[in-house]
This record gives sequence, structure tokens and C-alpha cells, in this order.
Amino acid sequence: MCRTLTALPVPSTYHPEKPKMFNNPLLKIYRLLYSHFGPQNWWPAQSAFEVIVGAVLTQNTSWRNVEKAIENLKRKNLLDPIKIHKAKRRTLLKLIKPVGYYNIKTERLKELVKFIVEKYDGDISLLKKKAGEELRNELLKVKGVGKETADSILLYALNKPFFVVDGYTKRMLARHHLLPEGNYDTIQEMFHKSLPRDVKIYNEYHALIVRLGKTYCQNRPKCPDCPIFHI
DNA sequence: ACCCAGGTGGCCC
DNA sequence: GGGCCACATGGG
Repeated sequence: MCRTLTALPVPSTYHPEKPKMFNNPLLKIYRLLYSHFGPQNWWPAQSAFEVIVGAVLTQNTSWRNVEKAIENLKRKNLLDPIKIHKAKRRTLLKLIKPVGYYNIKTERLKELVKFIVEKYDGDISLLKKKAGEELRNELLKVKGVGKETADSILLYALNKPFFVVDGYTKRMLARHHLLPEGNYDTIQEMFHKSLPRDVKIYNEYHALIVRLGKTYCQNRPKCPDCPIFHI
């Protein structure tokens, strides 16, 4: 396990010899996970807008169920900001039913596409041009878009370097005594300070943490066969 | 029959 | 600011 520590997508602009990069457990964990699992190829979607829709639908919901809902929307040719904006709520509700919470998620989807259509003319490429911090604040004002959903959209739909913190992340950190006091922002900051500000790395790292959480340690605080047991 | 899933907002203190 | 709660389908 974890021998190929050099064959990693760490850009040349990154200087691990900097003093603050010594004793960097988050970087170490990333290398172990990447060595163990390899690239995860996230986010599974054919367009940026599909990522955005998926980010809302997957809230506290298994990805398997989200796939069904996305497939239903595609089948009705509705995977488009303008079309969802115009669509009737009961039409959307019926199609996204497999994800659960379909009443609130219909509302959340409507709110988000309303934001995209009214502020950005329904044009995702305009979203990509916006500065990350500014856009993050705008997204957080949309009802139903919390920090994790906002960061998922920024990172996986718009390729902006914002680390996504989720339940798996907190659990992993807690089990290795790395969970800081404080909220989402504190944890995200820790990742931002420990890693190069790089979309590719944030993309892989979050996906790897989810993979780890799904694969190992579901019911045990610690398991010796976990790829990051020794850190 | 439980428990969990790629969270969030509302309410209360 | 944190602690609870509802929201709901599908799979183990």
C-alpha cells in the first residue's frame, strides 16, 4: 500500500519544502488515499448544469437515487435552466421523486434555476466567469443552497478551487483526531491551508474521502485495513 | 424492522 | 452560536 507517493497530481508550483508543509497530515492522507484508490473521475455528469442539479438532489440522499431522477429529467429533455424554470412544479416533483424530500427539493431546484436564469440569463458560462468568493456568497443566499452544495457547485460544476466538506470528511477527521473546533468554514480553511489551491486536487480529495467513507469504517471507529489507519 | 444516504432551514434557547 | 427536528425514497 501507498508506495507510489510521487505519481500524484501535485503541480510544480507546489513547494513541499516550505516549513508549514512539514507535518502536514491532510496532504499525507491525500497521498495515501490517492495511492490506494486512484483517481475517482468526479463529478459523474455530462454538463455543468447536470452537476448543479445533482448537487441539490443528492442532499442527504444516495447517489443511486439521484441517478434515477437525473435520468428522468433527461428523458423529458428538461436538463436545462430555462426549461426547469418554465416547468410546472408537479412535473418536476414527479420526475425527481426517487430522491426523496421531493417537495422541498422541487422548491430548491426552482429557487436555484430562478437565480441562474434571472441573474445570469440561464447561461452557465457567465457563472464560470464570476469571481469565486462573490459567486459563493450569491449561491448561499439561494434558499436550499448551503455551504456544501455551494462548494460542490463551485468546484465540480464551475472548476473553482473550493474544498467541499461533508459528513464523511468530518468523520474521517474526527477518527484521526484532526477535527478542529468550529464550523464548516474552519474545516474548509484547514484544507485550503494544507493543500495547494488546486481544483484538480480538491476534486480528487473530496471524492476520495467519499470513497473511503463508503468503503471502510462504516460501523467501526477504527479498522486496521483502512488505507489511512497508520497516520 | 431497523439504519443509512455525496444537507438544509426553521425553531428554540 | 449550537442542538433538535422534519423532510422521504431506496437499498442494505
